[in-house]
Amino acid sequence: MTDRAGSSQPTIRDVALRAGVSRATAGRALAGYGNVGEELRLKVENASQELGYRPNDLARSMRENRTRTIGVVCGDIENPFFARLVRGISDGAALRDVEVIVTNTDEDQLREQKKVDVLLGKRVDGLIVYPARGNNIEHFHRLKRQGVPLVFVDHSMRNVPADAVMVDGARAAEAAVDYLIGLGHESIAIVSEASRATEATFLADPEAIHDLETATQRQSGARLVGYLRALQKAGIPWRRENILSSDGYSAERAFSAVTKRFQHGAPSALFATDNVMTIGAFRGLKALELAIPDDVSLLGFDDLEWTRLVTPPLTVVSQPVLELGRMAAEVLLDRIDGSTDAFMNRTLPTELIVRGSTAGPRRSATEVTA
Amino acid sequence: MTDRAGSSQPTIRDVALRAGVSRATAGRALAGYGNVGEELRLKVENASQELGYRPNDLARSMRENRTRTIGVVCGDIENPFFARLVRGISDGAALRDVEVIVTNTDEDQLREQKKVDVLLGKRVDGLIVYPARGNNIEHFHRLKRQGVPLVFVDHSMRNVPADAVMVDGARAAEAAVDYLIGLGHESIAIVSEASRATEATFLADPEAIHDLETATQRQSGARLVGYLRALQKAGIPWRRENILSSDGYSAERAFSAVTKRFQHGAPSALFATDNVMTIGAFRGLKALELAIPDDVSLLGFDDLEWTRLVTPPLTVVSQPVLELGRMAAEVLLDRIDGSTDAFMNRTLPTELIVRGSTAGPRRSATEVTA
DNA sequence: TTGAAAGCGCTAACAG
DNA sequence: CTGTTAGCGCTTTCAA
Repeated sequence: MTDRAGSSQPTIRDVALRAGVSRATAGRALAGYGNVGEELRLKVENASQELGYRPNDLARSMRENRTRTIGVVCGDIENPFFARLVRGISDGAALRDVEVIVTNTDEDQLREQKKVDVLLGKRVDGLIVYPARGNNIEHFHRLKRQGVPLVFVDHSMRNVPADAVMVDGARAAEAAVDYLIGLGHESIAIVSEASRATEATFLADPEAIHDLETATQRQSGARLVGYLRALQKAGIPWRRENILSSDGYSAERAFSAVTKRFQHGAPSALFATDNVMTIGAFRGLKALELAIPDDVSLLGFDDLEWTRLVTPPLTVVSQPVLELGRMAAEVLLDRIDGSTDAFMNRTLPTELIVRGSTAGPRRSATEVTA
Repeated sequence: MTDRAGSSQPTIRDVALRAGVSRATAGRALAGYGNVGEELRLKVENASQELGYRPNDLARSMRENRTRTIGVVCGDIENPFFARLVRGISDGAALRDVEVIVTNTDEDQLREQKKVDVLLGKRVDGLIVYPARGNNIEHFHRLKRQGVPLVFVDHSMRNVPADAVMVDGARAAEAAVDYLIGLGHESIAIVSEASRATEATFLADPEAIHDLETATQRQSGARLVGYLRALQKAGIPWRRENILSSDGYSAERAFSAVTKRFQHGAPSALFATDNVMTIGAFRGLKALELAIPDDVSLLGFDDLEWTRLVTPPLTVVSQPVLELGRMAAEVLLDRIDGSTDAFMNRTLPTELIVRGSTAGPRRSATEVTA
């Protein structure tokens, strides 16, 4: 036995030795490039089998300057939105024999920068990033400078030229609120994660809706814009107290915002702008012992299974999350393979799924401001 | 400018050139090994900054024979159980500066083998595997032979010496069913993913509960055993029609199994053995328009948020899933760092969380077998 | 303290 | 068709 120490994995050298050929021949036989005589090829294959040889992708990657691995920087894999997104990305990558390294930022931009760095060190072939809130884009520019393809998902980043795959949040929200208005609602509250900053911008100059829209690429902002647009179209004045900001991203915060709101009168409908906000809003209404949709309608976001399990089942905006992930992977891999098309925002359609949590307002919107 | 072509990422050579030192010195200065004069060190650091240099981990990995990356082979990251598990693993790995490659098997052993191979090719430092159903363990043995640490999670694999981190499913199920029996239930159905094979083994020799327990390491099997144990203790004979097998892993299948069961009389309580089965069971009861817990009690598995959102909120067995993941990572990283302790099954405690979906049977279990 | 050179495992260019 | 050799970027002897 001329095999090496045992604990380590066999290399092509070991295979070559055992087959009695040169490393080059062994390589050719196994990786299938160049020509090898049938006899030797067989010998090599046997040796490889016997040793349980697997080519070392590190070495290969180093030569070929590609790792067949992409990095995903998401908020929190535990959030069903990201879980599904990552599944989509995984599937898209698997189709092209590419693996996926997943990292979480918990929506913190500092962590995001670090993760991007780490993945760069690992020489991933490209990155799919759900960008955290923040203004720092230096790390993205570094990526571009070094020629590492980058695809944003769910929303894009101002001033970073890159592809993006997302949903038209403004349009989705607008359609949702249109629907509520069509039902007869006039006092509609939005529960969103929009930051204080976005909110402030808007409150300072409410007429500048369109500007606001371009100012923020975030879904929370876009969805707020859609909400406002729908109201505006219908000639319903927006009201400050109907813009509920969770001010921090958690169902708990959304819950607080909702229950607090109802201490000062009651909107007849609630529109929640993502799955976490929807949980908070739903729990809020339950805690207040309000009947859905009799006392208040609830329109949620993301067609997760639980929204069909609760009573009543929720009317929601459904996003094609798996598809979002798959497409992000596809776009990224095309870039990696050298596509030079102009950068593009790909927008996937959402769908309003009407179930039991929305109905016309029962009382004629008697809002009492205590 | 002596920098290289631009599109590629800078190497230590580029840094060295720009700083006017040798590659070795640049390396020493940056990675902090060996000694470098203060002056040169500064020069090198500047050059590195200017170029946006990141050491190439592939090269480093090749030298050091470790990648600081582990592989996770899970069923389906979209399943909240796995999403949370992977989050736990990620957190555990992050604590020790290790990244995670995630792959899905969809519970298919062929895919599992392939994924293990791929990860081996990438030279991950170790693997955390949620083993798919099946008897093939060759790929695991190959891992062991090549000295790649392996930790099983959620259940272990017979005949594969390796660490495992899991929950005592039999005990958890036993406690759950104990509780139902304590409430006065006598006709308790279990909704599980236990395979036809397990079921057959058991049905062929129902007395061999203990053998069955050791025969299968799967949670579904273990939970079935716990269920049977509880019945036995209480002197309640098990009944074939109360063992509902989803025969395929999906909420849809569980749903069918449940609704079919109620065509031939009605058990007074249902025990579902994981989160997917719980969804199917819950939907089944709703479709049958049975009142929970008045007509039938439901005891689910996994304390996911939705179980608190539905009406009534579900009594569940809660598993420390995040902790499971964290510990799996820890155990694996200890192995990677050379721990030579005997292999061990670590068992984390579950907790029965009583909420509104369980109560004593209303009618005195008048089961009518049509 | 610094530099030169070898080597991790692979592939590719070049000889034979 | 097969073998020799060089080199991917890094770390680590070994000399100077």
